[in-house]
Amino acid sequence: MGFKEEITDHFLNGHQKYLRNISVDCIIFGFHENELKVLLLNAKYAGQWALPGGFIEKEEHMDEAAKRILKQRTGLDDIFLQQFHVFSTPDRSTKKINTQFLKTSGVSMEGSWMFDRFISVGYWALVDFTKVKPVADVFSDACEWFNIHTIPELILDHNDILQKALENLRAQLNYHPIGYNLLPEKFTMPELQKLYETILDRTLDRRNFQRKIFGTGILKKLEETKKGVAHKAPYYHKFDLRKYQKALKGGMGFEL
Amino acid sequence: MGFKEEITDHFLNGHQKYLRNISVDCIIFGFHENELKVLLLNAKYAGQWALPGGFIEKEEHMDEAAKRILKQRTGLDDIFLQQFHVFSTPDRSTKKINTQFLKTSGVSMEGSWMFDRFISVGYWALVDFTKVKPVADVFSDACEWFNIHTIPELILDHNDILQKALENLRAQLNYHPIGYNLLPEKFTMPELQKLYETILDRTLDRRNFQRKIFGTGILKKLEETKKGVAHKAPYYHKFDLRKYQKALKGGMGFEL
DNA sequence: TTATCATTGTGTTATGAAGACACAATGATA
DNA sequence: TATCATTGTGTCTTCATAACACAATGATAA
Repeated sequence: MGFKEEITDHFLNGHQKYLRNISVDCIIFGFHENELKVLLLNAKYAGQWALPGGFIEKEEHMDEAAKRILKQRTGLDDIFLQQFHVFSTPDRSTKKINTQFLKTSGVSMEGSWMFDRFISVGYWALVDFTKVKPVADVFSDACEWFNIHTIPELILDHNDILQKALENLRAQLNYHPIGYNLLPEKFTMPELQKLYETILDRTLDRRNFQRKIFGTGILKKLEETKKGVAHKAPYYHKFDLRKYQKALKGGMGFEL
Repeated sequence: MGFKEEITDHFLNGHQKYLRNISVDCIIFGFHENELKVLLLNAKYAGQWALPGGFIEKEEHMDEAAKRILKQRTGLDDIFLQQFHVFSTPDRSTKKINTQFLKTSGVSMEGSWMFDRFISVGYWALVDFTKVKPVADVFSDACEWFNIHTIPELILDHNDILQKALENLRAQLNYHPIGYNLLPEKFTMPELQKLYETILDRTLDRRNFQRKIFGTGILKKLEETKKGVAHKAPYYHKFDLRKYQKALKGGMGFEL
């Protein structure tokens, strides 16, 4: 099936495969070079960036739909994800930009389920940046990481969704294994601290941070030090997942 | 329009008025006689109790839909409500019980949008028990308060939804004006403490509780004492909403 | 009229967590 | 070999929380 046929089929018959009026949007967080990043798609139809998203199959759990979408964009299974909010303003419709997209694709069409209003469920996901291979979808030209502080204007209400996702991530910081999912297996203490500082958007005292983290017992210090760095080489650490999970049960107490 | 016609119209044409595949369920919390209570409907179609719920109109914000549903059940405007989770297991369909309901109502029908799978968005609401006049809907015989500790078996996954609502209410306790919305304008300190104890499901020290609450400055002590009680009469208090809102910004710090 | 008693109202102390802060150790680079 | 940015660690102070006891109140019972 060629591109044009694929598009046409999706617009004409997609509603037989997917639930109507409801979609999923994903905020995929990664951490790289001491910066919090988000994976965005460049939407052909709008010439604008957008959050990766998709629809829920008729017999599919919504969480599974989110997982499927994430797998398609990142190549990863077993992604940590969290439903966080539903976005439902009545004007959430891509009719205008979809019509434009179809026109430029040389497809003409009267009505389509894709022109309807969509209520969207937001999920945020935490991934190991180094393991992701970004893949664009059929509606997009590009799939790239953006620093959380330099996000361009996105389609529809996607900037709002992203903002809300970030707020929710902050609020959930003490109750989910954020570090475990965002960092590679081995990492240094300064890296972990920088992760917390970036998400909380404030600085933390190095000594108090270390004392608190070690106090929870969630870290194992390795003998190995980081190589190829100027100045004193920091030790690598890894998570003791068992103790991490346990500590999270009661909340870990990093205040906003 | 008679009952039978109303039902038939809803099943045949409701999808022209409402979004498909998506519904709203509400957990309406009230506090009375030192007990946390929830408003439930007795579903004619199942002979079982259920959460009040409804659908979203084509051009309606989902929050508005929830407000409309709440107004219909309680008679109240300006209800404090909070979206908390989306429930999306693929087997969320009332086809079976709806078919049974139609049969006993003497209506026969082949297909209907109401037989489809529904993804449901959960909202919890806080109301002043004394102001609510429970009203059943067209599918129900009764609308009554239940003590949170003696909830019967509900239809579908409504027990799970209720459980999750309660968990979320607990987690949000320090960030929303729970007391302000659940208690009448004037209330005593022991009543407020009991509210917190009920929601948190644990006892609190009377002296520490009072010190902490007064420390936030959210209460104004009135000169009036409660009448007609045995033993020492407690003073009434009311909230200083301005300071309450302010205090909530940073969280109020009642730990679970 | 007086005593009883459950309940409200309040103050002190002890404990532990969090915040502020300084200096020695390391190891690549100059 | 000296420099220097960065890592690694300990102490003191401050504040919030938890534990705890006794006096005041006022309806009820004797």
